[in-house]
Amino acid sequence: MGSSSRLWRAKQLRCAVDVMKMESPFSNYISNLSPIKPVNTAHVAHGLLGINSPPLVFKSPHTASDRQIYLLRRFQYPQISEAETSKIDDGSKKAVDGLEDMGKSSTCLTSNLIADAQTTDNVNNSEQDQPGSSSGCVDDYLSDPVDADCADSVDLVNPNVKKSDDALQASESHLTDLKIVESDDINDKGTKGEVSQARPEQDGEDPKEQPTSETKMEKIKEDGSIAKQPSHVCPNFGSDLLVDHASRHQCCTSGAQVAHAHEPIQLRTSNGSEVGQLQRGMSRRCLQFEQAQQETIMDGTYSPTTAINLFGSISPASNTELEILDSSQVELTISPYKEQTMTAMFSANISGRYPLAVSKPSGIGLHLNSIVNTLPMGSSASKPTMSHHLVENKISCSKLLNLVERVSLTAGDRVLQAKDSLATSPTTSESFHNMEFYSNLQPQEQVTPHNKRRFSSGHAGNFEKKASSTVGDDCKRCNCRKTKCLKLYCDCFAAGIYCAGTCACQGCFNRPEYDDIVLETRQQIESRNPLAFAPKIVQRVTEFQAIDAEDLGLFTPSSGKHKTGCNCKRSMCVKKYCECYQANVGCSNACRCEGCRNIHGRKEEYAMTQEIVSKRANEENLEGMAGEKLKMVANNKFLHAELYDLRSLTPPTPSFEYLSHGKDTPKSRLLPGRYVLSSESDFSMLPSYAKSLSSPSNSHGNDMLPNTSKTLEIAILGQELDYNITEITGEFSPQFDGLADFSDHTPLLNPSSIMMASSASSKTRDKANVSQPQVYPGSARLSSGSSLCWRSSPITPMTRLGETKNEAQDSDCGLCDILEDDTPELLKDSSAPITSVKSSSPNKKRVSPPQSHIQESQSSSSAGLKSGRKFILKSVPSFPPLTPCLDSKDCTRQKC
DNA sequence: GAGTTTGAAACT
DNA sequence: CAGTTTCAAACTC
Repeated sequence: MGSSSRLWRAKQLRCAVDVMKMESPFSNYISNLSPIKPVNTAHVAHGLLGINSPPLVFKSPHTASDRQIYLLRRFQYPQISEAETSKIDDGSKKAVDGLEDMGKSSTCLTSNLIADAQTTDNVNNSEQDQPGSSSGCVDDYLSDPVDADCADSVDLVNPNVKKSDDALQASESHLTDLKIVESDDINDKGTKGEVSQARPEQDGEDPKEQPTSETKMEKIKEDGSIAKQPSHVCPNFGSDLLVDHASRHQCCTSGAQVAHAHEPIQLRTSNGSEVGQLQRGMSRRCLQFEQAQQETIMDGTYSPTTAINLFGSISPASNTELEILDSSQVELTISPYKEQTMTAMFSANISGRYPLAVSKPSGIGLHLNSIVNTLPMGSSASKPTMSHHLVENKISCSKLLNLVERVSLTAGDRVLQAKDSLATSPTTSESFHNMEFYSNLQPQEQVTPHNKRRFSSGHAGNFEKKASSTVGDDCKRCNCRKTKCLKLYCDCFAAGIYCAGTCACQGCFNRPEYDDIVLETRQQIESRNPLAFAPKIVQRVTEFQAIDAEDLGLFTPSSGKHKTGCNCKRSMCVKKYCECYQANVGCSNACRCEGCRNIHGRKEEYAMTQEIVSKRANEENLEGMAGEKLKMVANNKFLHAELYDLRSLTPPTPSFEYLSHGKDTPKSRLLPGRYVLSSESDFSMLPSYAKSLSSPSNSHGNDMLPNTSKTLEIAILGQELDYNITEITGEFSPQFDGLADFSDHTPLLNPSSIMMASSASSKTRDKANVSQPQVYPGSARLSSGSSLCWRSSPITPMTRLGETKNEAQDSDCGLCDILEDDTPELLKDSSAPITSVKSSSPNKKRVSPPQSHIQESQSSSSAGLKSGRKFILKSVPSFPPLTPCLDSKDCTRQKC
């Protein structure tokens, strides 16, 4: 933020520019691309802005391998591109509305970027010239970049350049991969009919789309022959994988920009050719995304710098910069779509700070709202991963998305992001792990049958369906007949995913061609119920556990909870009709079910557990600590209640969350006692979520467990956590300064991230499977929660967050299920470093909330943060560790 | 695969 | 906010 940071950025930019100039390939490409650049820049700018494209949220899983990837990538990009596009397109994009706030922060960037882009347009290599201006813009966003190598820094010069650079890096490292992907995409697109098929129908069906697309096209044209360029470029991309990365990026970016509207536009332009163009666009996007993903992935392996670059290059060195970024990110987070960007941004930031953290933008955001919470049983857990994987595998992201969505609406995107994040997650190794993990999960997902709906909406469930359906590509998704897939009845829509060819829906409007409609509808739904797309499942952690976990390193099991509860009357909560059951979470007080027999936890049990916990907390408090701490502890109930509220509050949707932040903050702050708890809660939240309920049989035990003191339900929302953290830091420990920073970053943290973490866990016991990275739409939010998540262990998104060390293991399965995916990326990023730190709990229990991660990360070592936590913990009476957690943890570990 | 059941989503 | 209707998934046969 400070001038120094800017100066530094400027220097870096200059260096980068110089490098660019020096580097013939890049410069050449750039110069070649120059025409395109403008567009790209614009897109890039958007992406950088983080504003992102709302549309991203919906991606058709079906589009499947191609599209999914594309979409996923797109999400990442979209964040940027969308922002630009939104600006460019104006109101065309809904995201803008949500993003308005974000837009403020991003605006500067965008404007700057745009300016840069323009300049670039004028001057092919003008990038160099622009450095100054760009630097200015970039600085805002890209403070980070500094860290990046000079070459990387070049990216900073132009957002476009950055992207390109990232792409370059990624491509360099993974050129082959990219090529392959591109080729695949192309082939798929070319051969595939899903998109084309759907389109024709859609075209006929929806008049709206055309107009919108047309408008978009016009807008684009106005901007400058962008449309043309993209097409040119794209083709090149498609055919020429070898094309410079930069060019690719640009193309991609341009394509991505267009993407929102683009695809539709192209289609409209000319059916046959349009489709191809769209496909190209998709491919482009895919490429971009892929690149991004690769980059993200690579980031870990290759260099943090790339990640940094992607994000706008966050320099670890400059905290101030990071902060800025965070703020920007926060803004970005507002829009669900932006989540991806946000996550990316965040991750970047984190990565910047922490070498380990991978920047990656997660493409998939887990909107999820849906995220998956759960993952339940078996399959569900894997969903999140699926999203990523799915994309690749064709498995529909829907489930993941759904889960994510519910968590964060833009699940689709988020999911993708989550994947990305997962992939990228903290360390390269992690990223790889994630990759593997995903790959592993994919199969699982495929295996997983369907849990569809409920969950999906809820999170995992949807994914499961999709995934299951997709299995093999066959993911069945929705079968909507009357709703046109524009209502929450539609799992795909609910998950923020586009319907794919696998869907049996009739008159489907939930397709890329109808982005406008989809977004509009989405907005309408959200206007009625902001949390409509939020993840339905929230983690709940036992205070006791949390506390212990921190102190002891133990982990308490956390459980997922259905935010609104079920209303089962005949299914006894033992069938998938029950969303709780479907999500592999136990019923809670929020449920109005009759004759509950939920194997994951009965409603009655839940209540009892809470009581017990609260009692214990009180007792311990009395015994142990005095003064405020005691009070705080005593307030465990408070905490619970609050947390609960928070949870409820936490919106899945990014935008939502973001909004909620403001709302939440007060609440979180409300609890003084919370702080202590909150800190714990934060930790616990992430981890706990994962599991508590997750284990079916155990879940009960977990909740009920003697250990379980209180089950704090943690809202997935990272915000809450963040706030809590911040407060804590402020009050309790100076050490928390880091936390404070973190808190600043917190916005990044997403509940989703938490979700992610949690998701991982459940399976072991349950059937679940495991690791499902849940992607939540919210992930994009990057709220503190996400940050936490980052810290969390990479393995499972969910676990990562909370688990990182102990947590991951502990709650994992359950948590994983519950958790959302999106955040995972971010979390991963952040978490990676942290995670290493966190592995504190021997038992695996842990749960340290994200905070710990944060602390660690900040302090680089756990010391600072830990101390902070310890502080809190001390204040709070330590509760006996919950054994159940251990089991779960173990399970999770194994699974993980 | 058709029909029924179920509970969430949507509507009033 | 409560009650009713609509909807699509889950389930059964």
